Amino acid sequence: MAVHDAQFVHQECSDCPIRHRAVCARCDADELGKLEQIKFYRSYQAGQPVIWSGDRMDFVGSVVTGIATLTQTMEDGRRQMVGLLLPSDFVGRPGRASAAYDVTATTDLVMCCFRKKPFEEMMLATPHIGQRLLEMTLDELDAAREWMLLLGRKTAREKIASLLAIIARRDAALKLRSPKGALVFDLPLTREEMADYLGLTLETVSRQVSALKRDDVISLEGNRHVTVPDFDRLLEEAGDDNDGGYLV
Amino acid sequence: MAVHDAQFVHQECSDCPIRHRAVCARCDADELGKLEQIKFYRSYQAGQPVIWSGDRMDFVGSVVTGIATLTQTMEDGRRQMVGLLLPSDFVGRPGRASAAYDVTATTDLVMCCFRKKPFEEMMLATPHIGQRLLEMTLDELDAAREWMLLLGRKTAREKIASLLAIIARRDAALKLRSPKGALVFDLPLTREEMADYLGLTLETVSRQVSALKRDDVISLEGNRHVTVPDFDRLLEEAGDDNDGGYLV
DNA sequence: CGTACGCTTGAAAAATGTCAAAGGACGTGG
DNA sequence: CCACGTCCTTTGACATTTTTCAAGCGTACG
Repeated sequence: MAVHDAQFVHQECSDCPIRHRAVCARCDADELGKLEQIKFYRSYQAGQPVIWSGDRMDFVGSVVTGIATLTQTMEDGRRQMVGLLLPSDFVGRPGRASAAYDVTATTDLVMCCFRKKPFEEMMLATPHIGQRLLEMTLDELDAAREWMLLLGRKTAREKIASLLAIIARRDAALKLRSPKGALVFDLPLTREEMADYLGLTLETVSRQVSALKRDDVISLEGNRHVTVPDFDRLLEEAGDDNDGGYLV
Repeated sequence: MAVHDAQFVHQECSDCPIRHRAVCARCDADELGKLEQIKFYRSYQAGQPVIWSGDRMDFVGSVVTGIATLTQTMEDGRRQMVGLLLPSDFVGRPGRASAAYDVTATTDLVMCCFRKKPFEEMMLATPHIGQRLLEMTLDELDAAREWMLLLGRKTAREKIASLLAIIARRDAALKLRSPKGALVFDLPLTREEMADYLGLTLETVSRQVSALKRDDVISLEGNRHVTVPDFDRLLEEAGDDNDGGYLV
């Protein structure tokens, strides 16, 4: 299978699906033109690594399509996912030489990349980029803190429900609907990846998914295809007080 | 006791103890002068709230001296600390009307504040501020992700050792020493606050502190004064592979 | 057809939480 | 200076949750 996805090899920024959410969102036509000159696309197959923690990182970029994960691993192999990267999310840190986390494509993935040096120079010359990146980073920080509450204080059942709610919400946003009433979506993660995200074992994830199914909070067709008959019920199970939460 | 600490009511920026680490770190003399015109100091006694989640927030600012915490609370009272704010750390989010977390002074606290509106205007006019804030926010995001690993995957004992290591490291940095060999410091948190930070109960915290004491990883004088005879041993107990970690 | 992979389920073990009691430090007022 | 009360902490016994280890199921794919 080709590493390059022809559809994106010469994408125009103006037609880009993440034009208004990514790090370039605030750029005007002129600024976009400059970005266009230094950008390039990379594609990864599902399961492939994008970068390993500690590796030199000479590019930064945005997820255009697909999903990637950010994970940390301890010496003895314990793993914790610390980020789920969706279209428009930014990868890499300007000013840092090497990657701090493992980045892996969990679905087929297309990234819009910039070599780090030119991008950093453009950041200094183009405040709109830094402003947008700040905004996105603050959003990610909020999401990380929301996740800290989940990891530190929620029960296994609440964790599963929370993850399903986040995925459902994002999926609804992608379809430009508000998450109300009945929802149907596909899980982008295996049970093991869910476990790594939630700080659980895959067995506990499996058991709690079964329990939510038994209690009619969700129903499943196959292992990935989820139906949520009542989104509010799911939110109750998640233990979230504010339903207008942050996206990941 | 007076709410205002006279020492800081009319501090010159050039003499400020956090001048080179706070959000103003990159500002030149001219920019600093403008900031100086819109700043004001606020003091809080230990235990006082700085702001409640959901409250309107009409200022942002930096911790000058003392320690504050950021916490989230669930409807049923479960609490998770999501940030420990040390001198130079920034509080508040430009562009957001209300606070997302409870902020509490755990020690006597002095903050250097700016009304939100003028600060936001200055951010647009003064790239150095936004640049520094981006850098600080990226650091916080890294710290949050490090904490996600702790919350999701570490044992109670490792959690305690990690927290002690972080505090020891910060304390050493404050005294301009590198954390090596034997260290002595004071815990700025109660057992309950430690529990809220670590996603544990206060009883488990107490038991694990006792266990580390029994195993000579630390020794205590009173409940707060800690001696670490061997910092590397503490790091082993923390399960950290990389000892050159991030500060909180 | 068989193998591999992801998933589910059960039983037992381990870690952590809950409830309860009591010890110790510290500040206040007598 | 002492007595008292409050708050923080420790410890024990027991309950609960989650993990660990093990076995088996189902589907996709060679």
